[in-house]
Amino acid sequence: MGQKKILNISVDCVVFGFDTVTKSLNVLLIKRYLEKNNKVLVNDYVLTGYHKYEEETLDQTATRVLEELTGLKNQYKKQFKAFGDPDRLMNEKDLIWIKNEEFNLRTVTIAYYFLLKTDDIDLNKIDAKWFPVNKLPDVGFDHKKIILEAYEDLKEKCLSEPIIFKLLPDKFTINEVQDLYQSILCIEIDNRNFRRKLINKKYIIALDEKQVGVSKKPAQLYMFSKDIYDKMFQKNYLISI
Amino acid sequence: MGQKKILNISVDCVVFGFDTVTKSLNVLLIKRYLEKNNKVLVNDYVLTGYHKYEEETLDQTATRVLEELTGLKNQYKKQFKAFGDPDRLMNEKDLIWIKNEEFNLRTVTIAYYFLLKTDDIDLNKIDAKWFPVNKLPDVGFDHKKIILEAYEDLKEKCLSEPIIFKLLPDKFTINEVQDLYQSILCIEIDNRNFRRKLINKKYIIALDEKQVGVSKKPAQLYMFSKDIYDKMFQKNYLISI
DNA sequence: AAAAATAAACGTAAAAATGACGTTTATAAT
DNA sequence: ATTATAAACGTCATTTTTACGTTTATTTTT
Repeated sequence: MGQKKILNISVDCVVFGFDTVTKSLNVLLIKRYLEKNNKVLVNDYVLTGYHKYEEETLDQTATRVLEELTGLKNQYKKQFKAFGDPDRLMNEKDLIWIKNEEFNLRTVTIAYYFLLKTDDIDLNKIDAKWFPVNKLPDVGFDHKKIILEAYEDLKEKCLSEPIIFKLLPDKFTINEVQDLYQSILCIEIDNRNFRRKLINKKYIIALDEKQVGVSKKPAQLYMFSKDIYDKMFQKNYLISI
Repeated sequence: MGQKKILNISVDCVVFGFDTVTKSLNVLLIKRYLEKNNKVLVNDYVLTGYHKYEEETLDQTATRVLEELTGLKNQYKKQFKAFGDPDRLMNEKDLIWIKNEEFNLRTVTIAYYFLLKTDDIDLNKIDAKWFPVNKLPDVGFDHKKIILEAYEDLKEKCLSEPIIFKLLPDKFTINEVQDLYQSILCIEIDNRNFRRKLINKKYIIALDEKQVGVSKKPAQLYMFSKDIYDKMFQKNYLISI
């Protein structure tokens, strides 16, 4: 491409997806492997990320990084924090890895998280794997910290904004929404109360469709209307300290 | 100091203070002035900020920047966003300014906001001035954007966390808290309902003191107990989408 | 074709929180 | 002693939340 990299600034991306079968909030991680003289030096997982180019905005870098990994564009993303501790890449393992790479003076990284529909990614085509956010494997660099901070931000944000629907298929059941909230927040929610609350929202729209291929009573499908939500100008300013 | 600056990373600080007299949420800005041949080239205000040193964490840079301006340490701060558009310093005025300075390749800035008590700052000692966040002067660089994004983040955050007390004196009246919420959120709140709600919180503690030197019925003074608040483990997970 | 199993969906009543008001009280200034 | 004024208290209707028990629709099994 011939674009000039800014060597000590990178963007790292925490990609979240929800598995409706296992009811697990997952993170997409990339295998990192290095051996020399039959000795395994590095064998773990890391986030996807790359240097910022000089002509790019940070958002563009994040978009590019996601697209290079998954092929996906126009996904929901949020820049949530910058990480710049001088020792953030100073673990023994990471130093070995960095030595082996060309340029890796990524002193400061701007971290984003993405919310997308698991089904949109074909794992066979890419060198990455989903892991439950509550059961992460060995993670390199300071990326475990980054993942956990992304997760905290997501927990906060899903309480006040309807970003949860970015993680669900366009047509979903009430119970799927409940499962997702329960997974993210690690809480139990009463189904009858949750159901009533959600169905009463004008932007939760019942479709003329039910689940198919399910081995019990098929559930009603719903969709989220961003248009209606936006029109309602949902800033309720409830002070809940 | 002889510390190595990271040239294209800086930290900028939005310093918020609340004026209980004018009931205004204010931002601390620094005068920027440059003239050549009797012609005023730059005459506006900017945030306080500086390059990151290589051995510092981002938090340390922010703390240092605030201390250098105000002498204050241990103030509440939040890193809220990084700004890295390639053209963020490309206004004509800013280019003139940058040309006149030594190193100013601050491509990416990590922005923090601070919440502090206005009275802790002696304006006579420093070259800065308070401005109402809703009535900003001419602001240089992309700092107006940064201020407004800090303000949005503050609006959000004060709804779910008791950070508002960082802006008030240790001993405050109920009405001062109300005034502050009203200023930040630009809303009117019913005093009787607000008062009831706040007084019922166990971490809002009535003191054996009243206002002094006030020309009407002096109000009861209260304090916020962070200890009690933390013990209550106030995560109520109210889904309010 | 009937019965069983199961997840979806509905309902109700008490408790808590909120919203919208009117009234009283304590203090400083007159 | 009186007045002016901001602080502080109180009440009732409405809305929201919490905590449960019951019914219904569909698939699978018999």
